[in-house]
Amino acid sequence: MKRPTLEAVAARAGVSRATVSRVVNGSDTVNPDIRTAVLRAVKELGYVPNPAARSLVTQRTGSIGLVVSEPPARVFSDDPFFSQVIRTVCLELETADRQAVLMMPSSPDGQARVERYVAGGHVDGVILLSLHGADPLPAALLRTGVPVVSHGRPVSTARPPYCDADNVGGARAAVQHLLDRGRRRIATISGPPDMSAGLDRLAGYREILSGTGRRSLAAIGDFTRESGAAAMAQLLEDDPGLDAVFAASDLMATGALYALRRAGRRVPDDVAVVGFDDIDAARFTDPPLTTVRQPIAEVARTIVRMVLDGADDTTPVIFPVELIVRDST
Amino acid sequence: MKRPTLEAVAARAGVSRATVSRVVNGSDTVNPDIRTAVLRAVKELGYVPNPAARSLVTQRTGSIGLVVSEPPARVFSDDPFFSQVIRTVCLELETADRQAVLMMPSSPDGQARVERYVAGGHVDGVILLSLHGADPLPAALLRTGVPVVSHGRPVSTARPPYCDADNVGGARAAVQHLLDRGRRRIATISGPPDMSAGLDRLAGYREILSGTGRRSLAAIGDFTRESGAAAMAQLLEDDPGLDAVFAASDLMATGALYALRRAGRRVPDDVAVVGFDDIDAARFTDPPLTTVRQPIAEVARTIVRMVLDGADDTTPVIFPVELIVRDST
DNA sequence: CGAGTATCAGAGAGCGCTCTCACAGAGAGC
DNA sequence: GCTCTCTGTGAGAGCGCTCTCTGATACTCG
Repeated sequence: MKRPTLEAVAARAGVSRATVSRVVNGSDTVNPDIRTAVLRAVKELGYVPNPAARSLVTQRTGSIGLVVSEPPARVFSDDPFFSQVIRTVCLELETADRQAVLMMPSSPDGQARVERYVAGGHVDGVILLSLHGADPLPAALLRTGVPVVSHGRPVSTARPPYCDADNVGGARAAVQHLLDRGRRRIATISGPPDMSAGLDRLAGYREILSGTGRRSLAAIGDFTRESGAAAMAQLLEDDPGLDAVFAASDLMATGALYALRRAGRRVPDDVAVVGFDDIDAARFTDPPLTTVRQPIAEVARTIVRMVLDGADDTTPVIFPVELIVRDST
Repeated sequence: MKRPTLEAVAARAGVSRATVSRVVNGSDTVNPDIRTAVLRAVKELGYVPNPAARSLVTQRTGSIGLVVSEPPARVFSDDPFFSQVIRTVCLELETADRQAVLMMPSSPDGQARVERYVAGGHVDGVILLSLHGADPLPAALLRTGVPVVSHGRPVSTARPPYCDADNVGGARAAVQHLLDRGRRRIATISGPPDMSAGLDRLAGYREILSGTGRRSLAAIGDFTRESGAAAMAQLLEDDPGLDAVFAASDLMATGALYALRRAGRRVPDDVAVVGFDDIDAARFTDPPLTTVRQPIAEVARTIVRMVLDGADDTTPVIFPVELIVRDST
């Protein structure tokens, strides 16, 4: 009733353990006849290698850690952007015959767990998602010597290699588009100031506006829909005459649309709205949302490749983004 | 430069390997003085147990597989419902000091991988999400002898234990609510007919309607926003006089809202809409969505408990749901 | 025809841990 | 004072696998 071992397969095929190991691991220095005999024995016994025994000697596990660092208060992880990244990373890892171990440390205690877990050699590499500035985790993980790659430019002092979309360029394109549409008073709902996606998109916004000599008007959000709605309300209070807003994420943009509706403003007639990400929902809002599309899948795939390659090439990879014009502008 | 082993810690603390092992694993039959000495050695050397070696002998891994069975065509996994389940499962597992291994087999090949992975003893248990009727995976996994629990009633012939929300009751409540509001011609957008959440919510709808002698009018969706929009368009064509619709998921309901808007129908004046799930976005639609709230977190937590308990109690656990009335009805 | 050279299978030493079992020493009971 | 528990430690045997190294066989070439 026990699971068959290499030994059992070897006995059945009439060869040694070493040969079975060779066949199972696809070595090409095995006589074809012996190989087929071994494969038959494997099939007959339903042999599956014991991963623990294997990784005990190979020092590798075939798993990659996917760490989503999000404070407990934030429900940011409901952002479809996240699901898409996680899904793509997962699929890409499966292509490479690896598994994703999902970790969502939501407390210092959880972070310590992740650190121990990685230091313990549970995973061959780590992908960091949604890094925040003060997060001590990247530094700790880099110290373990395990390959670490960040999704998005890290803001912390520890700088793992990363891959990101062109956040600054995307924000520039969004704001320029609003200017081209003749908007004069353009506000922004920025992301959290401890995340590069927040900072960079704000920087792009400021850059374009300052080029035209206009004042900037910003309210800070945290990428959630709720914060988008609150920020929009705040902006309307600060400057009732605004006629456009650039939200640093689609989720916040949908919150802004909600707040504008409640305030009785028409979109785009009174206020034009641009988002960022191009999540699925952006096509179904009222009105459909103009937004900056980032190549989520490509970034995710690149990150997987980077971490599987050992994360030794530390030059960042930045993907271009694309403005998708719909009816909200 | 190598990682310290138990042996090294033992040498440093001046005790045997066995004693260190006892301390590390929290045995209470160790002399307090020796224990502190060992703990100091552990800290000084930065010792972290090797999980492979440990699970080689204990036959357990500390990981639970989270299998999301979704055909590649469907983007269902963008449903915030999913993210929430995955997040809660993950957090709950971390509480129990376990890790979640995320698997999204999107092809027969991927399913075979999952099967091998589980059979190989990589995980101590499996949680199945989003099971479809014809899926051969549950049966295969049950055969491995590893504890398997399904999130949602399984429709396949293989019947792992499961935990679910009261889908039938929720649908009943939704439709009854529409009747109470004086609606006469109530349609439904159902979920896929190979999933229990689809079937059961449709059953609840039919049950209430047939109780009043009314005809049912259903269009089939697949829980995506796109399918909700398409189904709504279809329903309007089939019966332009309908004055209410019950969508089997909030995501489909938002699609329906979009389709109704495009068709020039006002919600709730012309057509009332009820969803299912109570995702975050439901509060921010135009108008905010009446929906059936299911206790996503409780179900997720229960499932984790079930699988950690060995999935030996096969009686299903069903949680009650709650109708949340907003402005769409 | 014998020495040299590939080619490929087997033997065996671990990888780092847990866990059973033996055993030493302290205290209890007569 | 002696045996009898009881408590707590150490010794050592694996867990199932990989991988190096040895050795056997077949082949090439002078």
